[in-house]
Amino acid sequence: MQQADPREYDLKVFKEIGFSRRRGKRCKVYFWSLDDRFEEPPDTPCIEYRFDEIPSRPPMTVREARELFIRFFERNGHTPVKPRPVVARWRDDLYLTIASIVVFQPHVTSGLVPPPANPLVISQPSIRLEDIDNVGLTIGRHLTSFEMAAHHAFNYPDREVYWKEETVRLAYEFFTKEMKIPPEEIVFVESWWEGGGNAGPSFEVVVGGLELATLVFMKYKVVNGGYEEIPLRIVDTGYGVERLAWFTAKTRTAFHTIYGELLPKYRDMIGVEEPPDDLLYAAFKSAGRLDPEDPESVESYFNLVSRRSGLPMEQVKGVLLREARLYSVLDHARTLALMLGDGIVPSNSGEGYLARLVARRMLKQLTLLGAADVRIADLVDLQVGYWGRDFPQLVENRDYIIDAADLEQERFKEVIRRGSRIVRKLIKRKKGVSLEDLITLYDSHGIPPEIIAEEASKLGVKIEVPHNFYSIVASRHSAPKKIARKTEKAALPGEIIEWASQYRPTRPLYYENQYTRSFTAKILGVKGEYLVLDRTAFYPTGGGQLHDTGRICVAGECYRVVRVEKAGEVIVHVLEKPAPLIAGAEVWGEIDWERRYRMMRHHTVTHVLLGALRRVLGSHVWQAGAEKTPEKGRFDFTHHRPLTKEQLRRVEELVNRVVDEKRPVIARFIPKNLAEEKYGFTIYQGGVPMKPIIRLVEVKDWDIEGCGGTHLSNTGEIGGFKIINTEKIQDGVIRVEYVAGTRVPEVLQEREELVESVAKTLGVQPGQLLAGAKKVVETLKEAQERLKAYREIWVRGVEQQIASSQSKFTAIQAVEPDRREIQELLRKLTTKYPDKTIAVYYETGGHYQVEIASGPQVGANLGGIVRETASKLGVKGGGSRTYASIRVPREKLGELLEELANRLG
RNA sequence: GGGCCGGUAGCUCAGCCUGGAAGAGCGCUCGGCUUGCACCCGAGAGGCCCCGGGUUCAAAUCCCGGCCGGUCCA
Repeated sequence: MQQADPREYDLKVFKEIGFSRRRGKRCKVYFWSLDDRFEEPPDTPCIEYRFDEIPSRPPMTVREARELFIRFFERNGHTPVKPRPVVARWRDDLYLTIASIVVFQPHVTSGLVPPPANPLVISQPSIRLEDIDNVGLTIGRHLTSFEMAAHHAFNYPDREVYWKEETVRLAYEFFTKEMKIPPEEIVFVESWWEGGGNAGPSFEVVVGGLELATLVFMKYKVVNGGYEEIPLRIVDTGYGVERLAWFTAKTRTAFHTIYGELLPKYRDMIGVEEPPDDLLYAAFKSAGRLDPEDPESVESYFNLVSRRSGLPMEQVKGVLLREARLYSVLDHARTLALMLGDGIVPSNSGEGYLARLVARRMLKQLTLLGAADVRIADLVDLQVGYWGRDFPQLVENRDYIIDAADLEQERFKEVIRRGSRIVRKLIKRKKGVSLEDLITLYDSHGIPPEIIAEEASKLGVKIEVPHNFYSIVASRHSAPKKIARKTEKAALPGEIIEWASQYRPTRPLYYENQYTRSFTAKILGVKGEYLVLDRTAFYPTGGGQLHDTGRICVAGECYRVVRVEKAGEVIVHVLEKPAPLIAGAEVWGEIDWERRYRMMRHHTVTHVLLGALRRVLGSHVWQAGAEKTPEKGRFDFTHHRPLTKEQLRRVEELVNRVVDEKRPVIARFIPKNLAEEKYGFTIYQGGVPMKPIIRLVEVKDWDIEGCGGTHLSNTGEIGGFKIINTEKIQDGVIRVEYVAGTRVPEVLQEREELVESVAKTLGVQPGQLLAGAKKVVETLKEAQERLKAYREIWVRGVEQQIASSQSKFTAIQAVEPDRREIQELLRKLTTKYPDKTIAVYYETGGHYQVEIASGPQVGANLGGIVRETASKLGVKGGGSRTYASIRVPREKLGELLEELANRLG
C-alpha cells in the first residue's frame, strides 16, 4: 500500500479530542486514538472481536441504523439523496453498484454535471461479488450485498464545502453521540485509497475489531502510476450499515442481526438447527483472526473454536461449515432479490451472468445442505417481504423476481441432471474422476466439483477437490480484459473526424422543428465529398435511428446527400461525389421526406412498444439495442423467457390502442439531475448521455426516455403497428421486428405475393394452398414407395445376373446416383456370394463413378488392384482389401471394366 | 466480448480418437401374453449424422468457416 506524507493525516480535530498517533507493534500501521491502551489497531486480523464488550446504544435493526445515520447527517446540513439501482446502468466500466461513490461517477466526479445536492447523505445498497466464496464462514465480515451509508462533499475550486477536519469530526460525533460508543474505543487507522483511476489518503474507523467506516479524501488522479492533483476534491465516506447494526446488537453473527426473524425461518425450511450457543460464541470471538483465503488459518480457526467451546474438533468443523452454507444462502437470497428487483435478467453474459452466478452458488449451497428441493423462489420471496419497506422495487417486481428465480432453479437442475450422467459414465468407464475431469465438468458444463464429489461418494468413489480448485480454473482463463459494452464505432474516417472537429457545433434544425423538410444554410467547410454547414435539417445516424438522405443545392446545382454522420457536435454530410463547393456559400437543402417520415414513425412506435412491453412483461424489460430504418423497426430487450403468442397479441393490441388514442409526443431539454429525480433511471434506455442537459421524449402518460431522435408529435400519426418477427437473439435478450404506418400494407402485400407464388408453384388457387401442399407431400410419399418397389425388382435382376454369371467379376450399371444405397446393395451381394467381386457404376457429371466390393473369400487385394488400374488409366482411385471406388471419364469405362475383369474374373 | 463443451431416430445419448456397414435405451406402430397395466415376448416404421467449404478413391468421423445451444469467465 502507498504511504502518504504523514502530514496528510495530522488533523487539528484529533488534537482537540485528545487523540494521539501511534504505530502498531505487529500490524505496522499508524493510527490515532485517545489513550495508549492499544498496542495494535483493533482491526482484523490484528485482534479478535471484542465489540460485544463495548457499550453502545441499544440493539438496532439494519433499518434503524440506516435511519440513525441519515437523520444525523441531515441535521448536520446534508441533503438526503435516494439510492440508485444495484445495477450500474450509467457506467460502461462496471456492472454493479459497488459503492455509494459509483452513483456519482463519472458525470459528477469529472465535474461535468453538478451533484444533486452538496453536501449530501445517501444509503446505497451495493453488491460486491469478489469475496463471494468467503461469505458465511466469516460470520458476517463478508457479504455480497450491503448498504453503504455515506456522506459526500464535492469541493470545487470556487466552492469549498468541507474536507478532512469536518469529516473526521462528523465521524467522531456520530460514533460517540449517536452510536454512544466510548471515545477511548474509537480508532482512526491511517490508510491510502485507490480506485477507479482516483486516489487519496483515508482513515479506517475501527472499534472492537470491527471496521465500521472508511473516510476517503479523493484528491488525486492516477496517471501512469503517478499522482496528479485534481481540481474537484471529493469526500467519499462509507459506513457499513449492517456493521453499525451488528455492533449495537452484538449477536453471535452479523446474520442474526441483519436477517432477524428470517434466520429461524430459513433454518426450518433448509433443515439446519441453531448450534449450541457456546459454540457460536467461541466462533464469534475467534472469527476476527480468520483469513478465509488461507486453509491453515481456517484450520487453526476451527481448532481455536474447539478449544474455546470444549467441543470436539469434528463437531465444530461440521457445524460451522453447515452454518456458513446457511448464511451464504441468506446472503445470496437477498443479493439475488436486489438484482432481480432492479431488473437484471439472468443470462450467460454481462450483469445477467452475475445474477446467475449468485443464484447458482445459492443452489449449490442448498444442494450440499441436502435441501436441493427447497424452492429458491420461496427463499427470495421471504426477502422481498422482509426488505420490501426498505426497497420498494422488490415488492413492485415480485412476480418477475419469483418467476426468474424459479427459472434459474429449473435450469440448474437441468445442468446437474446432465452432469450426473456424465459423472456416472466417467466412474463406470475410468473408475474415477481426475482433476482434469473436474475442471472440464465445471468449466464447460457448469457442475460444481463439490456436487460431483458428493455424487461420486454415493457410488462409492472418493474424490478429492483441491481447496484452490476455483483458482486453478481461473488460471486457465486468459487475463481479464476491460469490460466492453456496446460502443458506436466511428462511421467516418479518422482524418475526417479530425477535420470536422475544428468547426463550431452544427445547429440541429431537426430539434427546433422535427418536421423541417427543407432549409437554407451556409457552408462552413468542404473536404472532398464531406460537407459541414452552420445548420442542418439532416438527421445524422444516432440513437438507433438511421441518417437522412436528400439533396443540397448551390446556385441551382444539386448534390445527393447519401449519408450523414456526427463528429462530436459537428454534423458531416456525405455527398454522392466530391463537390466543387466553397466555404461561405449559401445552400438550400431538402431531405427525402418519405424516408424520414417512415423512420419517425418507426422511432416513435418503438417508444410506444417499450411502454407496452414493460406493462405486459414487467419493468425488468430494458432496451438492449434498437434500429429504426425506413423499412422496419427492430428492438432488442431483456426478458427471461420467449414471448408467448398471447403476450405478443397483447403487446400489439396495446400499441395499436395507444395509436388510436392519439397521445401527444413531446420532446424537450431538461437538466439531468431534475430528469432523474422526476422520472427515474428508466429514462436511460439507450445509455446515459454525459451532459448536464438531456433531451427527453415523452409519449404522454405512457413512456418517457432520454432520446436524440426525431419523433412524430402525436401517436395517431403512427397509423398502425404490426409485429413481423420475434426471436431470442441470446440468453435473456428477445428481438422483435415490426412495421408501422404505410409499411403495414406493404408488408401485407409482400406476404400476399409470397402466398401467390407458392400457390402458383403448386398449381393451385391461393385459397387451396393448404390442400395443395398436402397433396404434394402425399404424392411425394407415394412416389418414394413406388421407387422402393422398383429398386427391389432391380436388385432381384442384379442378383440373377450374378448368380448366372460364370465369371468371378460382374459389373452392373445403376441409374440412381446414391452411393450409400449402392454400398448397402454391395454389402448384401458380397455376403451372399462371398467368392465374387461386384462393381456397380453410374453416371454422374460426365464421369462414371464405380463402386467395387469383393466377398470375403476373394483372395486378391481389391484396393491395390484398383489403385494400380487407376494410375494406369491416369485417374484417381483406391480403397481397402474388400472395398474400392474409382471415377473414370465416360470413354474409359470399358477399358476399366475390362482390366478389372481380367484381374478379378 | 473471450475460452471451453456440444449439435447423430420423436426423446436421452453411443459411434468420431484410429476415415471404408448409422447404433442402443426409452417412446411409437403392429402382433402375442394378460381381467387389466407402467410388466414380458416378437416384428416393424422412423435419420439432408446442424449448414457450407476443404482434404481424400472414400467423411457422421480429419481440417477450415458459419449457425444454433450449453457453460465458465470479463
